[in-house]
Amino acid sequence: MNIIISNTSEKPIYEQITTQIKAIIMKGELNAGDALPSIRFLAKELRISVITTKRAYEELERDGFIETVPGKGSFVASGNQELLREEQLRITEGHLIQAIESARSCSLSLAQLQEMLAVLYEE
Amino acid sequence: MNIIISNTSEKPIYEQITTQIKAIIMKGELNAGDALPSIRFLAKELRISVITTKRAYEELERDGFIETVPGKGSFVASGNQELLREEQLRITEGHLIQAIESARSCSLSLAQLQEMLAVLYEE
DNA sequence: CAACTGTATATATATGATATACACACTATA
DNA sequence: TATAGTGTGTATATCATATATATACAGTTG
Repeated sequence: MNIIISNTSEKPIYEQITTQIKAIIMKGELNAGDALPSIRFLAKELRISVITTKRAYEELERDGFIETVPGKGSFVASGNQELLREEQLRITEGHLIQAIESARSCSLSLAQLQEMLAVLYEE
Repeated sequence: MNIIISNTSEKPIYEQITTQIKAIIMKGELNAGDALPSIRFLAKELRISVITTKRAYEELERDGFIETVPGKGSFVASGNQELLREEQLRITEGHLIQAIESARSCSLSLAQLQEMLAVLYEE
């Protein structure tokens, strides 16, 4: 688990954690049944409060991506890679839509947008 | 001035206002020296507090897009269309970068991203 | 003065993050 | 086998910040 917290990010810490854990599960680095780091361990490592890591895990559990047992720990739930991928596709679409709306404000054509996308993708 | 407030939006009201006013200036619907609606008028029209419209105008003034005179009103500053366009380009870039990061998480190729972009652009 | 303009103060609500004290589960060892 | 120790997650009370507000104040103009 190599989670990185950015304090300059506009996104809340707990959301940065859930996003990165979802990505790790999606990549197959963690499989169904695998243990996640304990909320205390993760909190110490990231130098944040236990309550913040707990909140991240709560959201992951609420959405069915992990299961957590008091006194034991938290574990990856089964059969969610497809769900995660679909969610990620929707998120990607959302960003593209925002880019398109923003592009329309300054009269960028589809071709110009495509060009920007290609350039940025290489970096 | 045809400003629309969405209560379901995650963006704060004052930001929705600044964004839309910037778009209006960029499109040339308002030119340097033109008067903006008074914060009171706009507040009544949008059924929100004067303080919220004031905050929006404060930000626009801080960034040099409008000038406001107590007792008189607020007016479009001069020579900002280029600045606004550059800002908008940066914002568009930001959204594209987010889309790319999100796409990488679920292993989408550049071609697949381009395809999504094209489809979404037509809608 | 009247009717318009923007301004300042004090306040309510929601969200993100925290410290600290609590309760449950395993396990080593007396 | 009992139990202390160290691991796990949980609950309460609290703080800081951001968004939005009502209401009272002050300047400008005809």
